[in-house]
Amino acid sequence: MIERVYAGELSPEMDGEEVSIAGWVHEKRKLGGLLFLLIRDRSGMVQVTLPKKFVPAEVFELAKNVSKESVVVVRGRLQAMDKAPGGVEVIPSQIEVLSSAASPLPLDPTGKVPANLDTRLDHRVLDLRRPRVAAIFRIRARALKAAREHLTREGFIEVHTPRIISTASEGGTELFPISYFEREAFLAQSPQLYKQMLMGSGMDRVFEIATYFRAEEHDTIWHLNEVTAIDCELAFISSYEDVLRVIEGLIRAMIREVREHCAKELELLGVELKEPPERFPRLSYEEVLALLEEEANLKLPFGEDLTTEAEKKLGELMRRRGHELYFVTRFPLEAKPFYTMPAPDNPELSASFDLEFKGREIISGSQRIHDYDLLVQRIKAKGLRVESFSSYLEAFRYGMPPHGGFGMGIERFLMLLLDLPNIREAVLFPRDRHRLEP
RNA sequence: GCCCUGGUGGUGUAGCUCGGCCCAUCAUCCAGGACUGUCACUCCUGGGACUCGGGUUCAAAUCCCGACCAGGGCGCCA
Repeated sequence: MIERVYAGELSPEMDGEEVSIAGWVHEKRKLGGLLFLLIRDRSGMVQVTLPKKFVPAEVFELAKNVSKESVVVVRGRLQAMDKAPGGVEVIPSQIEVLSSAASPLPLDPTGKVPANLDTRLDHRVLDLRRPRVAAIFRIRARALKAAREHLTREGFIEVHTPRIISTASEGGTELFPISYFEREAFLAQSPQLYKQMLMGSGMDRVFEIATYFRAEEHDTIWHLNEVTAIDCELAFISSYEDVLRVIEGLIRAMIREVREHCAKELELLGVELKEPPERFPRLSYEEVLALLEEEANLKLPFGEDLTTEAEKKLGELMRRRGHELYFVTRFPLEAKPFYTMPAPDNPELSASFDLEFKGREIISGSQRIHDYDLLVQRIKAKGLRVESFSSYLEAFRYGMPPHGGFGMGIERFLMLLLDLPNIREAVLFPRDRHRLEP
């Protein structure tokens, strides 16, 4: 490894020490006999100061001519200096250019000139050099680490199910066809059916951090064609209420971790995170319809899923009551996929739920049907072909415990958590209707 | 799938309503020069653009048509 310290590790107490720093030339300011370079690495920035009279002539020339965003290693003496940003500066004895950046840059990493999201995504590597952008992905990593640790502590086993599948897992959403040797196959739209099959295996509790592929031609700030989700499934539940408790614990663990370990990143993004309550409110679908009619003058027909307008209005009503996170439960059975358990007290309704965050759906889940005959009946009722589900159905013939679970969109969670204006901000290299590169 | 909006230097923009005063504005950027405490350094000189094709007109960045590209809303959903 090239020996170096991070900019963030330098402090005025190290005055006089010889140091090496490595990073990108963020900015360059020439004042005749005095030259400043700002060097950026993943920890932050440090100023390199070159007084013409006190540094070697060839070092001064090199620094004067190095292009912005070139990668350099700077060796020199660290000096405490009030006038320098961060209170320290490096007086170099040697500068090595490891990689010279071409010019002009397609994007300005200092952010002085704004760029459209589309331009930024076209040049995502340069975009990610902006500390504000990088902060999103540090938070993402931290939130996922917390999710893994929390679920593992709660007895969940992390699994990986196939991304290549032979047929539709749920019907509904469009699938991407791929060529699988002499056959046609598809990219998985969700791990749903495999998670359930594992409930028959005796694993009891599983989770997967899974990629979903959806071939829908949606074109919004809220949809992607490749998304990542935290998928959980747990067996021997008494009702979907057991699943809701897992979700509350998970969300709380993720937010707590980010609050505790990402203060700097949150500050860069200008976000203040509130500690979520231990229990999130539960509103049934029927209560939501009544509430919207009474308080938002919005009448929805029974039987359909909530419209985007209804969701947003509900979010506004709940915000005024002090709630950002809440469950909507007991959706009409017909609006839900075939594997959804009917409500025990009303065959029109289902044992299902969504978690809403600031007026948007980030989690969808339910208790699942574990009875073979009922499952077959529901597949037929949805107009699907029972034969396509034979390997899935087999898991229900030889002992399947009651179970339920959910899927949580990570990008959606991050978008709402950090108030990002577009879901693409929460993915390194997003895939949408038009974008396949980079 | 349906609907709406937009495309001007590398980047972000002004100009378009009401065609001519536009061999196109400003900032950043790039090149050269002056400057020893900058921190969006400052100042001087120079460089760089009307998405493409067709039409209307004496005259098109500006009006019309088409294509391509992009942004957004709805539906669907994570």
